Amino acid sequence: MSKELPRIAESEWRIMQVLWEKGPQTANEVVGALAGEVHWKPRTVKTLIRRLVKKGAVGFQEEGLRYRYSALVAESECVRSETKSFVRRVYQGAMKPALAAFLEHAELSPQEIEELQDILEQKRKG
Amino acid sequence: MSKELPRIAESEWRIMQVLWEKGPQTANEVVGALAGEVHWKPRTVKTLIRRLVKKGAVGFQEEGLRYRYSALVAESECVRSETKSFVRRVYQGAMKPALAAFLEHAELSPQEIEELQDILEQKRKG
DNA sequence: TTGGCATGACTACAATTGTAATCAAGGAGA
DNA sequence: TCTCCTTGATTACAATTGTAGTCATGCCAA
Repeated sequence: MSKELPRIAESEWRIMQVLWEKGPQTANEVVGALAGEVHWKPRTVKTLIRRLVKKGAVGFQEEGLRYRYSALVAESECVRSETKSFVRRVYQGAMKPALAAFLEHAELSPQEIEELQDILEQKRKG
Repeated sequence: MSKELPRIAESEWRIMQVLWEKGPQTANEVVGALAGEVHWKPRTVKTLIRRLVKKGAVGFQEEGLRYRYSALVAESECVRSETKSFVRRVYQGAMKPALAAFLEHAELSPQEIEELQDILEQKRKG
């Protein structure tokens, strides 16, 4: 099942994140979940949802008169793909310099730093 | 000097990278530098350069009839800003999970892993 | 039963992006 | 000198994106 990931635009990510996090939602629930985080009018949210449906990133079931929308693409897939394209664009595909730059500028707690060190240690042994 | 970074589109990044890497270039030199890497017609490259000039990301000096273009914004600034916006969009600003995901999926040589470990170690001692 | 509200469908509209083609003017070669 | 080539300037044009408004229709409340 080599599903083509649809291209998800910046504002559409907000919608997807709600659906990934909370599971199937009505349009209104999505509007509610985003209230306070963004300024968008409910109309705008509906439009974004509709576009995602058209792109195949989101599906829906009828539920009475309303629809209940749910993500059709996996979060992990989208994140991976977006990350890859970002690294290609900004770092010309060179993962290590990208990571080095990230690590240097990131604000991390000592705890977090240790977790990352563990990951690297695993990788080195792996 | 809090210069507003102009938003650099995906294909425009290729142009900027040439200018950052090679310094001031004529349009034709940019075309040459990109030949083989991308499919673009010279016209397309010129258009992209012009847009970058309009955005204020690129400047030029007249040189006879031709122009010699150069980057007006620093690579490090652009990379940082783009990275931040990426992390915000895809990881909702959470740097550590972003990094963890990156590290886990990255293909890194043992050498590179060690370099990253050093960076983290420096940071931890910070 | 009837009017209004909620929701999905359709429409809007400018800015940005990808990908060029055409136009105009100066320099180089015939 | 006249023509062609090169290069910047202007124009093109559809797709995507951000940000909504209008239309049609079915349920709920009065």
